[in-house]
Amino acid sequence: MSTIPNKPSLDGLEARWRARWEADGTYRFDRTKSRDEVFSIDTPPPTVSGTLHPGHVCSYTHTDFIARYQRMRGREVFYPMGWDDNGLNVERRVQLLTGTRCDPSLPYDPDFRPPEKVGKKDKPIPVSRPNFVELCGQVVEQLEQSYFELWSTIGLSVDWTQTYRTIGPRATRASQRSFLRLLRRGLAYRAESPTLWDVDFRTAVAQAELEDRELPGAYHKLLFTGPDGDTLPIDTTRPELLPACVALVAHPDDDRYRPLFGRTARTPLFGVEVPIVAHELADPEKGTGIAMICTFGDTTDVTWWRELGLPVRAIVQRDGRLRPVTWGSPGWESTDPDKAQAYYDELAGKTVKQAQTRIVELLGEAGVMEGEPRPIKHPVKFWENGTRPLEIVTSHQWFIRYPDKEAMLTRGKELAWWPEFMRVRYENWVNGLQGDWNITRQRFFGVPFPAWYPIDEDGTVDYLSPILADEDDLPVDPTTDVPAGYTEEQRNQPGGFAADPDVMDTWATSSLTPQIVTGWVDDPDLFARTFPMDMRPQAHEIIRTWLFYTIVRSHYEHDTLPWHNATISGFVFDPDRKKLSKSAGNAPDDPNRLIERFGADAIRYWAAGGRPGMDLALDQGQMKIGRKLAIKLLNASKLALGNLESTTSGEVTDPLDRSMLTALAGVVDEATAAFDKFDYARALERTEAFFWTFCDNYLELVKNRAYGSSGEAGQASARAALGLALRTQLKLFAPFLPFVTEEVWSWWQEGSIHRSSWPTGDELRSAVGGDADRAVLTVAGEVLSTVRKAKSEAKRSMASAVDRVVVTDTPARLAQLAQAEQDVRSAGHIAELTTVEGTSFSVDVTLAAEA
RNA sequence: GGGCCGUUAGCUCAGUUGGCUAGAGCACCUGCAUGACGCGCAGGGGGUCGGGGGUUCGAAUCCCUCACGGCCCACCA
Repeated sequence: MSTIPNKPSLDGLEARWRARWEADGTYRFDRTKSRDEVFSIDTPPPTVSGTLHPGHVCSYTHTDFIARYQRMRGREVFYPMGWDDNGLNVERRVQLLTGTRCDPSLPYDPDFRPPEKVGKKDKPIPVSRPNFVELCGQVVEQLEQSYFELWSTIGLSVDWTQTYRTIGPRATRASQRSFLRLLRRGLAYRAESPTLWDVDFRTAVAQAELEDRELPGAYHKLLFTGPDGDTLPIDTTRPELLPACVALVAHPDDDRYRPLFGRTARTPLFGVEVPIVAHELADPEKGTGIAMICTFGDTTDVTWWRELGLPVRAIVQRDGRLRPVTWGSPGWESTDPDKAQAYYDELAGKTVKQAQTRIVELLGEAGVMEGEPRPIKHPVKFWENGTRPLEIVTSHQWFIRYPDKEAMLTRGKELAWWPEFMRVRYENWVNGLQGDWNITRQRFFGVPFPAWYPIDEDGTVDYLSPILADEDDLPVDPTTDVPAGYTEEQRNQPGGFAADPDVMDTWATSSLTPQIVTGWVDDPDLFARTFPMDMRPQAHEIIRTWLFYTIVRSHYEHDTLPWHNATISGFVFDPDRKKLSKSAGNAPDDPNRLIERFGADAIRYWAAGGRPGMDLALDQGQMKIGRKLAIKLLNASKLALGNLESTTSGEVTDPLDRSMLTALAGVVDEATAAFDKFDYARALERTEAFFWTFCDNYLELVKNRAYGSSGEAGQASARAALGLALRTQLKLFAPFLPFVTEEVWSWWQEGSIHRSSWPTGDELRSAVGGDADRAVLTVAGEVLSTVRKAKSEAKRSMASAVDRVVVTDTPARLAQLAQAEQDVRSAGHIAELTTVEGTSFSVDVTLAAEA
């Protein structure tokens, strides 16, 4: 307990209380509690590659509202925090910050230090993979620290002893273990297959990370030679892929082409005989109604290739350039191999873009292109972080099979979604799934696959016969660890072994966050107390990735949902209704600056206005209101506790006091019901509305009686009611305004308010001996209000005297008024209050003559 | 092209299963030194509830339709 300051202030509350909570272990998880006493949260690990902006603050705060509520409800909250340091974004950030670039062919240099300053135009310094991974670790640690500072200042009640990295040893162990188990069950496999490929980052990309961008392109009308020697025009936007053409396709019902199905056509320039086939994905309306299938121009090509059993004639390599080809060799048959070779030599080694320019010239010169290219705009697939269109290359990749759609849809129905309509996004995604989940990334900084490949005596690596690590040896790094039965000397030698060079896709690891945080296999005791988890908070745009994949993994590993509830947050928009940019940096909306200016509680108040799943405008006006609310709490508390000496013991007997507490009991019930449905916004709204009328009406009405103006009995009742009301309201506000409520709590109560029990309506009702008449306070407030209006219109002070007030109303309401008459007269400075029975409410006010 | 969400005062938003005269805060205007707070208090003006149809005694609320904004998904010829 501490004394009440003369002039209470919000300044410094964040620093003081976050240090105190840390020292006292206020939010430390007590792992002796059983599963039914625990509320466990699968916190989204923020990616440390960027900057935190108000959108992050908003959604993480939403989770904290729930965590604090559940803690006060008596649940032991398991609330960890992870750092997502996995993935290409971190790699890119590290490249920029350190001015380096990973070159896996280089040896480790233990003395390497990155340059002090990195200019934008400096050439990146090539470093070895171990060096680069080291740098990633250092950069990530700095970023984690700045994230921790912000989360702590904004008041997240995270247990900071429960942190993890998505690329740390625990996460690596869990990811590799799950991978090995899936492999053993045939649910994961290795295959060579067409893969979406980013040529700049030289890595495979999963379906979930694609985005369409509208790009200018052009139709080129290529003249094929039909089966009977006639001309067969084909429209294409990718003429450079002509050498990779393996078939022509038209719709089965298209009468124009039906006679040609089963026969062959000859490609221009290269003279390749390709079959003419039918498939219903061919659109008679597009181009000439017959399309060329290339390996591979787009995902439709992949579908056609797979479903029609076509051969592969791949020409685009991983660097985005056309590879050398020997025409006339198997698979590259031509009616005129020398001519084909001559043309192709003009293209080999060029990028697809350069090759396109050149082949258009060649086609024109040969007279096998009709007219000029016709410009169009069309959507092109990009990796969401990439800068050039994706290509499709064939390569060796690890895949996880998707469970069947029905099973996934059933899981989606078992899960409680907040808000409910977000389930539809999940269902849309499940229904649109294609192929399997490629979990391979050709990068350096990530979770490696626990696998090696045998090298035969000729030095050929057998990429389809992996040597797998033993589960007990995890985590392993195949580039430094050696498989059983081999020695380090045999690495990359004929008859030896080669390490799997790739790392897992980010989602392959982060889809295991529930297993990682709850100690799956590694800590069975913790696991039993926390899994399946209670709540997964996350953003809606990663339903198709994080949420979906996490369900897949848990479905496979545990045959259960990973959590019972998914709470989906909306976006934060800037005042112009545009989505916040990710690179907020030192912008005016930098969260740290907002906290300095308004206080953490005020920022949290603003965030609470974003209802579950709804978008929220970044609005400093709301932050200002939050700040006012926090200040009001300080001042009202100072009045109730300091001046009026309220207490939580003693009997509440006065009808006005009982009326107020009964109304508050209703608010408690509503707030509790709202919180149980994860609707923190409604809980705050009800609490706040009550609090302001409590200040404006009840406090004014009761003030003089509490000072002792009408005797000891009335004073005792007032003090007890004030104490109960204050304690209850502080608790209702505590999840939202943890700093100011804790401050006030410390003036008169022991312990932390955040470990106190959530109030119930029943405890208030029993304190006033059952339900009292709420209308006593309402009627008294209305009469007081009309008196104020009269004073205001007469431009008098609220303290000015009133000679007489005549209230006309129904007998019932007059009876209610009578129970608070003393308080109404005292608050309004009314000399004489008389009543007249009538049918409707009216008040006649006679102000005293001006002095 | 399909789906989801939204559209209520100048701004940000409430408005539970249809029901008294549609609410709050901010902003604006007019006042007020009152034994907590001037970062306060009291009062005031301001809305054809996106448009159009329908159901109903009664619709911001239910149904249909259109428009606009945002998001998600979709086979790039």
